Amino acid sequence: MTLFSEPILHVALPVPLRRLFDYAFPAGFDNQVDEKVQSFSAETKFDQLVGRRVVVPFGRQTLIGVVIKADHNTDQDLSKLKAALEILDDEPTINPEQMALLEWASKYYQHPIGDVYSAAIPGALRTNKAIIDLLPKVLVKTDEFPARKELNKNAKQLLKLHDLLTEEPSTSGFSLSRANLTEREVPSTTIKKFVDNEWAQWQTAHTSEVTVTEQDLNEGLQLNTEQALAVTAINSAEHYQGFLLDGVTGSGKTEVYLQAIASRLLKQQQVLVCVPEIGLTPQTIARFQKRFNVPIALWHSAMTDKQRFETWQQCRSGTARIVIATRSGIFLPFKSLGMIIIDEEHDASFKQQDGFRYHCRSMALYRAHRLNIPVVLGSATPSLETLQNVEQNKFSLLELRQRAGGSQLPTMRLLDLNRCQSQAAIGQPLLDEISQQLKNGHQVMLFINRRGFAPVLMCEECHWLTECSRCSSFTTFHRGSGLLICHHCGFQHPTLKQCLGCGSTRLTPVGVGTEQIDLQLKELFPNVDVVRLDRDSTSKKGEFDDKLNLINQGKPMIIVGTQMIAKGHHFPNVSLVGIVDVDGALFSSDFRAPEKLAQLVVQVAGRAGRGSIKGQVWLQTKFPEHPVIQDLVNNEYRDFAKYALNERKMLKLPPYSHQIIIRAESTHNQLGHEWLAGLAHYLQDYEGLLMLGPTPAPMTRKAGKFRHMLTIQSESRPYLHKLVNWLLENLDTIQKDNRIRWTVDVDPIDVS
DNA sequence: AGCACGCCGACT
DNA sequence: GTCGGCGTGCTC
Repeated sequence: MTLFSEPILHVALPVPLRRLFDYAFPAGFDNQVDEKVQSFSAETKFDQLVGRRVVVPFGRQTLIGVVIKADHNTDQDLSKLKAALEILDDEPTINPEQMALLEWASKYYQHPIGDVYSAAIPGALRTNKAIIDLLPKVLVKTDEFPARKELNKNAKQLLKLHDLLTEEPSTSGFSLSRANLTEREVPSTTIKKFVDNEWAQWQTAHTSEVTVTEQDLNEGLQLNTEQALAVTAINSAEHYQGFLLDGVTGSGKTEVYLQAIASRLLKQQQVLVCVPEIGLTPQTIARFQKRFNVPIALWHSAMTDKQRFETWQQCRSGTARIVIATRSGIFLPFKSLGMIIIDEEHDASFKQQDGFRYHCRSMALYRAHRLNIPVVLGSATPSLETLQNVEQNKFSLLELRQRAGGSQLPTMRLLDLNRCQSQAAIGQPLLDEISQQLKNGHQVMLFINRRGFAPVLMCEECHWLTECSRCSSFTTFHRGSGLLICHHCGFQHPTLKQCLGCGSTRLTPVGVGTEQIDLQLKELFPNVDVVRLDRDSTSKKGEFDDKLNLINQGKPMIIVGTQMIAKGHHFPNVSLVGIVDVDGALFSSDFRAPEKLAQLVVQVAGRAGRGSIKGQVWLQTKFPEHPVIQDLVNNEYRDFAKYALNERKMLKLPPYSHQIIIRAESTHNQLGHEWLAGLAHYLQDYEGLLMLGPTPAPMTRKAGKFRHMLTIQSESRPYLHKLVNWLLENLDTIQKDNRIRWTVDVDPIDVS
């Protein structure tokens, strides 16, 4: 037995462990493998194994992993080495370009390699099913296919299938999949007869690359000068280049995307369009389909494993020319990717907030750089990170300042809550304006960033507050359901009649939430509909759509909601938008809160009064002089951004510094804190590193576990990464403690 | 992450 | 007497 016939497989497994696992070659592999591999020399044969899925024994379970490397070496005791059970597929599941992306991501995000690989494997392939068995089958003629006249001329169904098979595939362009045959009402007995007689057989449908011609592209809209300049700039990028397409609402960003896409399609390249979770609406898809007569595939979480497998396959074979995807689409295997677009690039949903905490935008930049293709980030309210990249000339700025169709910006109004009476947390002048707008037959939209009736119930005698028995947070009072709900861990119990501190029955709601405002507005405006849109009121199936339909009828009404209504919906009859509480964002512990507020304000301003109505946006505040408020009311987003960037620069906050959070979870109260303090101690003497914490996480106790976090900050990213990388690689020698579960968050966005 | 082993409280 | 709680350890 020669050595080369038994390589050692280094396998990435879907477990949160920061290493590969080595396996011996599966017995009888040569019988399973395709001829192509057999004909290669030893070294090439090893390479052919890379990227393939393998079934391996792991402890007491059987897992599907991916071969990262095949060679003769292992650090493992040969006696402990187990053999892989099977090598799936006669081709790699992960291609070399993806492997480079995943390896980079694993290092950059300090996340276990197997978990990272998992993100790139569609659900359908996380089982031990072979790719070939999952591919759709089509019915095709065999050599035994009879002439038509040989069939009984009364056998209608047989003749019908005969005709279909005769047409196929040259003339009709459709394939005779089982679904298509069912649709054409071909009985299964008829199909069986053809198969049994060997007149026809089921064959795997190998999707092939699609060629795009001018005829496949429908004519675009007339571009204005700015749009034309943007399209020209993007189209002339033959290498890696980052673009920020900074376009105010209604400036025609999408048209720029479409024309840039058209140009890539004609170069026979594929285009990936990443959109926020909320952005993948039927209207968006329809706009692409109307314009391009090419296969467009979708990728998002609401799809079934089967649908996602299909997109994955079409992407890989080159059938799909455009893929519209949410964040995890960045892992798809493309045959000839020519451009990546990140629409609404500032949107927080591009960052995964649990497990493998990657940012789709960062991954897109790396991938585009490596593929040497352009990447376009589009937004009306770019993230400060992206604006800094523009400032440092890493991205080219493409501005769209003109609004199409003459729609005008709404009037911004500041309401000083110090100087007026208020009801239902709404100042009297705003209440008056609401009445006026309703009288004029328009709709009013109010934003409150808090769900529930009130954030908390307070005892009027001893000032005790209702708190969650599992977390360190307060429970939100929901009057409709009579429940106290912890919005952090989801724990809920019936509302209290008595204070648990002193027994008093005088429990009062403190603060406002959507539910409370909803109720109070119903009392204040008994003659109009008040519709509430948030996660609580729209959890039932169809309820959300029903409410949208009601709003879209355009009758005068008040719409109360969280950010949920700011994105992706267009309500033509809304003339007045009120942001009930902007102060929370000004004094938040999250330094990104003002940025998020500014983005929200611009977003809702784009919603108020489109069409013929001149809209108004009201901001309620107790701090009217605050520079952020002043910029939002009097100036534009870019003025706010300039102010905010300058402030971040002075405070050495991101993007002028870089952060990595290490979170520790344990069942013992102080253990996580001590453990993190130990890490901080190791790093504290390094110059240019700043240790923030360890602090209890905003939710110290979540579902029975204690959580703490340590933020490590540095102005030099390479330095920060180098040190944290070293720290994590040597954790076992520094301070091993199996009672601690820890995770890393590189470039954190949400500090919760 | 799973999964099992192991040692302490309330049950047929 | 055991069922099962979750604390701890291990996975090539």
